[in-house]
Amino acid sequence: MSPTPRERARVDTMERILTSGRQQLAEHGAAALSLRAVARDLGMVSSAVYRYVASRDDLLTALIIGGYRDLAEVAEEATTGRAAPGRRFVALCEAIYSWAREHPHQYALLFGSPVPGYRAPGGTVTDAARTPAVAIQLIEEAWQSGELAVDAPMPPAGPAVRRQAKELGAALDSALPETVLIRFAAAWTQVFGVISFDLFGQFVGSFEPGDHICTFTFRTAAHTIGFSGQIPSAR
Amino acid sequence: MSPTPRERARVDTMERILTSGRQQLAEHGAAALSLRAVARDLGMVSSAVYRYVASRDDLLTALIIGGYRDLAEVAEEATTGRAAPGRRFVALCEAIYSWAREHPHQYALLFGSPVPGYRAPGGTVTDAARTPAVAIQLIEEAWQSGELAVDAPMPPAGPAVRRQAKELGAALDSALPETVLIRFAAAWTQVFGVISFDLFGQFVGSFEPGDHICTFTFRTAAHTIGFSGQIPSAR
DNA sequence: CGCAAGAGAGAGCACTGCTCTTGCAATCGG
DNA sequence: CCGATTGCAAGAGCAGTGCTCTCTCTTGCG
Repeated sequence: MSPTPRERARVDTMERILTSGRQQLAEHGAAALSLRAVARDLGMVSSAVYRYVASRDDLLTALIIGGYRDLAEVAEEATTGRAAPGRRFVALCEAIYSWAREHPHQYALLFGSPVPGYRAPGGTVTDAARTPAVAIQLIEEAWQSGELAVDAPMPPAGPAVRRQAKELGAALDSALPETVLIRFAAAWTQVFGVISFDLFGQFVGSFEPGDHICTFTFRTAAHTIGFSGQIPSAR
Repeated sequence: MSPTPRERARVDTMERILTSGRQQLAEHGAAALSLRAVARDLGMVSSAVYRYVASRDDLLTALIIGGYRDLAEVAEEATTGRAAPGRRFVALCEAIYSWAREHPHQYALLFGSPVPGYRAPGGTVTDAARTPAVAIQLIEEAWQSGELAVDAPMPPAGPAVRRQAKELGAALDSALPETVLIRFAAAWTQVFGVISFDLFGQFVGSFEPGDHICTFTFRTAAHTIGFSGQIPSAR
């Protein structure tokens, strides 16, 4: 049952390919990610890499999945502790933001324009869902302890989006009201919207540097969800 | 003073290059935009295109600027009329959303990950600023007629972001309070955040199709800004 | 031990961006 | 009006890319 040397070598080179690809991505971006460069970096010939990776896009999706895992771990780690859920939600946003600034190319790969034709939907979705799941967990905590402002004023939600929210709640096995899930979706897009704006240079000429408006927007998102009263004041 | 035939031919081929590039972009995306393909499309040899366009990135930035102009025109047209500013703001969001769905690759080029190294800052910024300027115009209208909920509860804004908002207000020659500009920034990122989420496939497995959550989020953004009471109910 | 499967090497095809040189045509100055 | 200058297009070519094919050598299993 112990792995043969060949198998060991295989997973080892596979790992080296992924590591090199990750490095290429971090340094030069997804557009410059080249299988030949990875091969050069590893001291092998380009055709040999195809024994491990079916195509360039294949490597890219592997890196995407790894990125989602990375981010999810950061998110899970950032929300440990006993602070109020609202504070932990803001901490989660800040952690995502920090990760994005430290790994801008990875972030762009995950949340920027899809690179090839479209996102590969395979195992990507489950890994991608981990990070929002952390946020929903916080909301659920706040709701169960009665800390969530469920009746905060909000625009009316149409029947279609209510149904989607209901189905999502069922799929997540969550007892949260649909309105809360809907508000969460709106707030969640806000969090990533402001991070993307900052990283992709949309704040040039206005709110620059963007970290202050990001901090404010994270609190606004928490407010939108209903974490009112627990939001830490800005530094 | 009349343009010589040579000059006419020059601007003509320049236009044809841009048109072909726009088409390439719309059909196959920015990654597949190829100067050689443009040359083939126009029946000329690739080196000849370099008489008109310095590089591939050069053509790309030209298309970016054109995209910003396109979007700005859509935005300006969508906000004509005498409806309440809040309603016109939502109409603006919907118009942006429609444009994005009709031109997903252009939208990705403008608001997705920056393609080459970084966004060319030259004349891009002024064109990019036109669309948010439309929104700010609406806010100003609402404010001047006292329709804006200036005292709506909001998270505290730190001194840094207040200063940025003050400078932005001065640059825009706007009399709006800083808090309103800050709230606008947070709401604006929300609008583009939800559109990007939808177009880039982040709603797969949750709020799919995304148009309903987009509609709701646009209203939430309007609510965040302070257009309360004027927001049209969902269909 | 022998033979099939795995792994790397190399050549090669079609494509890309971009540069350089060459030849032709239009424009302008005298 | 004619020669010189300038602008434009074409072609070849370089370096790089993704990907496929064949060939060779090693590994490991029966």
